[in-house]
Amino acid sequence: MADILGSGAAPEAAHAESVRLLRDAGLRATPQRVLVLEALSANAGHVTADTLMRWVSARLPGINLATVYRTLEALTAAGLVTQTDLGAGAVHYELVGDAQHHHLVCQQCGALIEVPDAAFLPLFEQIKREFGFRPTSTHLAIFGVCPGCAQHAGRDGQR
Amino acid sequence: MADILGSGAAPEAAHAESVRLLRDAGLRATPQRVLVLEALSANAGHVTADTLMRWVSARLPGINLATVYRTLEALTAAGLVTQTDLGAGAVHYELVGDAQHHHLVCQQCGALIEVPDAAFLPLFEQIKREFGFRPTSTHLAIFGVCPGCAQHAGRDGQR
DNA sequence: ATGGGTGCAAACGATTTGCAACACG
DNA sequence: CGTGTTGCAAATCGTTTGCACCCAT
Repeated sequence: MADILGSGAAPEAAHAESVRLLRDAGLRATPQRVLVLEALSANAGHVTADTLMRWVSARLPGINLATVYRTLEALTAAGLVTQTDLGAGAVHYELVGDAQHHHLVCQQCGALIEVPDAAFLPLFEQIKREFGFRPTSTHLAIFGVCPGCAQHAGRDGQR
Repeated sequence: MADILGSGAAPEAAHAESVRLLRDAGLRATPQRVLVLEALSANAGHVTADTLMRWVSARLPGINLATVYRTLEALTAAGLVTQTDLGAGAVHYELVGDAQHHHLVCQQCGALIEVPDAAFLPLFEQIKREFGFRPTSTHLAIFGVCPGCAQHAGRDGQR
């Protein structure tokens, strides 16, 4: 599984790595795409198109939002990126290659907790057995109340 | 759990029941709201605002989409309705009171399979234990490939 | 009668698309 | 060079909101 974009590696390395990833995926390694890829590896976890746009825009001022979306689409098609709709208006994008995990979303404070995929395997197995349905969800979101908010129950803790 | 809106009952009964539900929730029983409620009970399962709009609009031509949305919001706040974002652009609404269940969404043909909540309990328990996180998700969507599409794998079966 | 509810129209935010200019390979 | 990409601007789509009028209570 090795960290695809060398999460810890130096920026230049990430750059070269990005170029290779794009080429391997049969995509042209344009500066825009490389940057989006780097942005994804920099903001590991989950990012909205808007956040990516800002990150990338900071180092390539001319870039257009539409390009970011088109790149994310291409990367998703190439299997390099996954999209997750956490139900909060904006889709979250994430690099594939990081350990599979799902999310617990706190409805009070918006906190995100990651749950390793392993916890879901039994359920997925059962679903496969009982319904013949093969889950491909790389990201699942479960809404609820996080430990923190559970304590100060009535507290206002909005996002 | 008794069928709140008497799923099998006659329309008039559903009507009276709807009025009572609204009043009990401290809401005015306007014809619009009653109809939205009836629409929800008629199209048991999950409906988009647009679908509801059409159903209601057929019997109360003047009604406005904004009203449907506002009603759904009020009903949700009152705990009578749940909203689920299946990640397909439009949110799905459903009456609370029907048996809890989650959804398997086929990415190929868009088919929806319902999974009883029971299947998720072990997972939810584990999450509560390990993360102290209390899931409140009434609806979870798991994407994947349904049995049908799994067979004619390459088939075009788009939505 | 009176305040919550409605219709209408315009605003919104995320995402998509048509098209001409452009640059990677 | 030629095709895949980009930037720009306008279009979409689901949903929300401001406001004046109206009806359920």
